Amino acid sequence: MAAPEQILTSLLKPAFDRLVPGADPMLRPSSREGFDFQVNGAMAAAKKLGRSPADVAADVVRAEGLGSLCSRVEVTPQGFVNLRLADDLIVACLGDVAADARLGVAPASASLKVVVDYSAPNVAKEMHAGHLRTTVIGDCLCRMLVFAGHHVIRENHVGDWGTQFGMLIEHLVDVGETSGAHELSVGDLDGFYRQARAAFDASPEMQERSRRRVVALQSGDPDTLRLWRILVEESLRYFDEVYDKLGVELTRDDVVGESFYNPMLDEVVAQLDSKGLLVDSDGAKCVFVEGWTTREGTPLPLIVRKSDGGYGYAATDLATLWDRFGRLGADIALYVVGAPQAQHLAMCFDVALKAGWLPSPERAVHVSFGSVLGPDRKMFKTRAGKTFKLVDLLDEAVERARAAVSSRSAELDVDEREDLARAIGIGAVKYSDLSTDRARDYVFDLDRMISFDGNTGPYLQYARVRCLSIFRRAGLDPADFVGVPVEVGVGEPAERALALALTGFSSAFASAIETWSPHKLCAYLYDLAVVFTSFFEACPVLKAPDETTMRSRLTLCALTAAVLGQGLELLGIDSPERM
RNA sequence: GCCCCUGUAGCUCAGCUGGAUAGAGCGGCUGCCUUCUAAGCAGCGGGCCGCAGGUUCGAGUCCUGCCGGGGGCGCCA
Repeated sequence: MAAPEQILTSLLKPAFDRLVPGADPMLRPSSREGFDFQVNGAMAAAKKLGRSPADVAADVVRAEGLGSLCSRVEVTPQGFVNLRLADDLIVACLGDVAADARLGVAPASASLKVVVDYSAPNVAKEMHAGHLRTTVIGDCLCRMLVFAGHHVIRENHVGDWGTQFGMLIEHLVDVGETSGAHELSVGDLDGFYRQARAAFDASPEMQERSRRRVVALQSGDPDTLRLWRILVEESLRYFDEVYDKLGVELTRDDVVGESFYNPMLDEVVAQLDSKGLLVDSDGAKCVFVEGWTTREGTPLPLIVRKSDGGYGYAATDLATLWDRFGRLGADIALYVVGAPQAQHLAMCFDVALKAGWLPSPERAVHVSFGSVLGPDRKMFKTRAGKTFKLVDLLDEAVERARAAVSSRSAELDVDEREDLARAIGIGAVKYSDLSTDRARDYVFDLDRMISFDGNTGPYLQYARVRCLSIFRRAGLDPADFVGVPVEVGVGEPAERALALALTGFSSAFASAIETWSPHKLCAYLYDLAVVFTSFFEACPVLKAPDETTMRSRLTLCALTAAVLGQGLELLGIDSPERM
């Protein structure tokens, strides 16, 4: 059996079709007292038929079987239809959720190959708050896609190639390989980069060496490649530490850096040329795509090969499309990249479409996100104008969580408190990022996210912990209450509300993945947690009036814990057992 | 100048692709721990949905024009 709203829609659809073929019943959740859903389609249908909305609504309501699914059906004079689900229906739907290891989420009808490009830090450059968004959102999307049954290929498009490596390698030579490598391995990437930049800017001799070094790198000089690998290796080792701290699933195997595409660029450009897309303009090889203009109103080129013969990032990004849809055979490619790159990516997608690499426009998706702002709503920078190191922000979050844990959970032993502080601190940071619409700019405010009140990660973690503590108290295992068919009592309003909320997991998941919007999953989980805590206050479980009620409520708790646990897992947030 | 994103309570945000009296959290005020974790719950107050037109039975949501914020616009990635 499906979720209640699907059952209702499939029942109402034929009734609407009989009146106006193809009409949408427009079933929506209702916020009206005593009702669960409302049907809004009668007004539009009435307009088409030239009849009164209330009349049409009354017609629709006669649909076969509606009476047995709903305990209350109300038609208003304006033509709204209000529905209250029959308790039996909720119980039956919840029974299906309980009996399903996937908690009602059906696997996707077709398993797709999805390439997800996210995180993409730069070698020898610090990760900052902006990397947090792409990394956390990308990780969450991957988890959701895997859960939906798709084949996910994670690609960490690390910036490991380009002209700046001449400068970086020469700086490595200057400071000595050992100490330079050490500096990078302990995570002082910014320090290394700034020194290199300063030395480069100050010395024409260094600039000349760097230029020669770039040529050596590109021509595959063995010693230069060896030095380059040191930079890359030490940086990747550092990124692994950050990913580990952050609890994201990226590994070394997922690194597909810019250097990986370097050998393909000649071929990519040759193909564009053979398709007649390439135009020479001021010595640069360009593709002009309709609809894009410059400041002056002249056609805007996508420069794939610069006038000095070097490749720009457009070439590399085109190569990713060529590779992902060609060699990898991707069905969909996601680019989890900041909003400022929207135009650049749109142009690359257009070119890939024209070149025939991208089969259709909707297969390449820019999962864009807003900038990270400080609490003052300005770009998130220190007073001195420097970006914050991501690790420092994470450490600060864990530190604050640690302080809260030691004052509130003093009874736990030291190791568990440390794990808890990490779960809460990191979870708080990730949740605050995931829970707002990714399109908007995002205010990074540690005070708010660590306050643990309202729509926060710790609130969800705490709600689940409260479920589990009931089982611990009773010496029971919540696992014994899920995956088995049950019949739950929904006589109390709080029981009924919780049961209904639990049946909504699958549709929340579906809408989140459909729009690549983790915040929709967050909103559902928060609502579920709120409904649960109300239930928790109103309905004693272990001291329930009778054995049947107790078992029923234990099932509701077990399912809540399971859904919250699964939801947090999808978000990439740890679920502690105790707090 | 053109293009993209954005504007909802004092603050941070939802608003399910056009539905009824726009919802949460924080902060403020009032209650609730001898009963499964009070990192909680119940309640009160708080709004010209940036502004002005338009589309229609109906607009926070769609269209146009302004205003304010952010970003992008030929060889940086």
